[in-house]
Amino acid sequence: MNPPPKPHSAATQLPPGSSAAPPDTSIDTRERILAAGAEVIGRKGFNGSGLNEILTLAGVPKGSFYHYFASKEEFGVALIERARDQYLEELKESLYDRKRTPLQRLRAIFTETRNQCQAQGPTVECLIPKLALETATLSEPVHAAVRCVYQQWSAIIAQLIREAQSVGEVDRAQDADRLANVLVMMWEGAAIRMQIDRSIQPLDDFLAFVFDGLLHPRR
Amino acid sequence: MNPPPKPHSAATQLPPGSSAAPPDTSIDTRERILAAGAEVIGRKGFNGSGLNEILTLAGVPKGSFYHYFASKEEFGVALIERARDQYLEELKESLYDRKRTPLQRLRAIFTETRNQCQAQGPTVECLIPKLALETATLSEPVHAAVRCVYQQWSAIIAQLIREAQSVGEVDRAQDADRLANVLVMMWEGAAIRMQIDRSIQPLDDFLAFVFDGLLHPRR
DNA sequence: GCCAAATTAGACCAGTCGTCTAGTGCCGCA
DNA sequence: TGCGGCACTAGACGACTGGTCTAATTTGGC
Repeated sequence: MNPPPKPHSAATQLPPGSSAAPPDTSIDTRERILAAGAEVIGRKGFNGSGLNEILTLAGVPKGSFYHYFASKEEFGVALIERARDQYLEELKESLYDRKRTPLQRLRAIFTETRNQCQAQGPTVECLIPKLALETATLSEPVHAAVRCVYQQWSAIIAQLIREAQSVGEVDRAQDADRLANVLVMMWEGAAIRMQIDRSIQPLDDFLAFVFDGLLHPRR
Repeated sequence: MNPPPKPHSAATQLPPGSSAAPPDTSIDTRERILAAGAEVIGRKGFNGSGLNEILTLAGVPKGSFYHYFASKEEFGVALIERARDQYLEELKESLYDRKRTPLQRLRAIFTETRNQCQAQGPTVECLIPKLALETATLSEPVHAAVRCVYQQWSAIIAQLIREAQSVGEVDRAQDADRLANVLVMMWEGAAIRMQIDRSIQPLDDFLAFVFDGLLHPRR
């Protein structure tokens, strides 16, 4: 299975992660808007956040916004792509760590995310699930971006599961794609419950259930 | 615009003995606003929906809104409670059906919900998860109502699991409360995925995974 | 016919997204 | 050194909608 089509992203302007920290304004401004947007929209939702608040937080005048983004909707798409890229970047190390077995890697990426949620306190952002639900019937472009992210995410998990199966860590009778979908579903549900209960307990429940029971190497 | 058809309303729960006033128009107006609100907000989200649209759909003048609800926020709380009551009402029959074993009952309530989602088409409402995420950091009263619903829901599932354990349908080594939380999490995740993929496949994946694997009576 | 309660109409202003024009600073080119 | 064009900043402005609230109207019991 091929990775989903990569949409036009900031990569057209500069190679990712090349610059250390130049006080360059142009790229920096766009990024500042995105960072502020992720913060505010992660807290108050897409429709609940006005551009004014986002731009005030970013310290960027309104005129600049529409230089970098055609509309608030397109801004939402950019937000999702940014969140996906950041997340994958964070997990890259664990994902391709050849010193660990596939199942260990699978466990690592969930555990790392859990630890990050804990570090960030009880009001984590969870930007993507939030935008997913809010724009599912509201904005087709944002919805498409969200769907793309989830397919990619499921594919990554499925691949790990297949590797784990090939080394005998996971029962080969399980359908890897369906199992991956179930894991993603469960994880998203846990993330929601974390928001509702304002506790990382659901994430711990997920980890314990999956890695100490469901996929436990010794059966 | 023609007036919206009257929602197929079974007798809504009525505060017992509050007044002898016949519940003709007054309750009906309130209910009409709630029904329209569930429809619109389920589609476009809480912040994405204006009172104007809701009230136009309900055929109720704007001024009346604040006679029945103190604020939009309180309206949100009422919406959640209504959704919960409706849902529990629908499931009541299966929940307490003594002709079925506990595990069969557990399966029935999820299957029924799945069938209803299928009947309602690909854009089901999913009001509660939507409001849950949108208001988690926005409105404390709504958030509290949401949390209450989830706790109740988890407790119901846990009780069913305990009954299933007591008749040997489910492994007694499993902690019923944690298993219940995991099921709820998974179900919510499946509901989200249903919205994203616009398909009930995730619900079917859930059902197959849980009832043909995880909890399958024959091990 | 009258009064109080139930209900409605519509004004209200803060805030929405998006537009627009004027202004700034920086670049290559002469 | 000066010039012209371009990328970007700056923020006022407009058309509109948001939720809220007060004042007016209807309603119904006496």
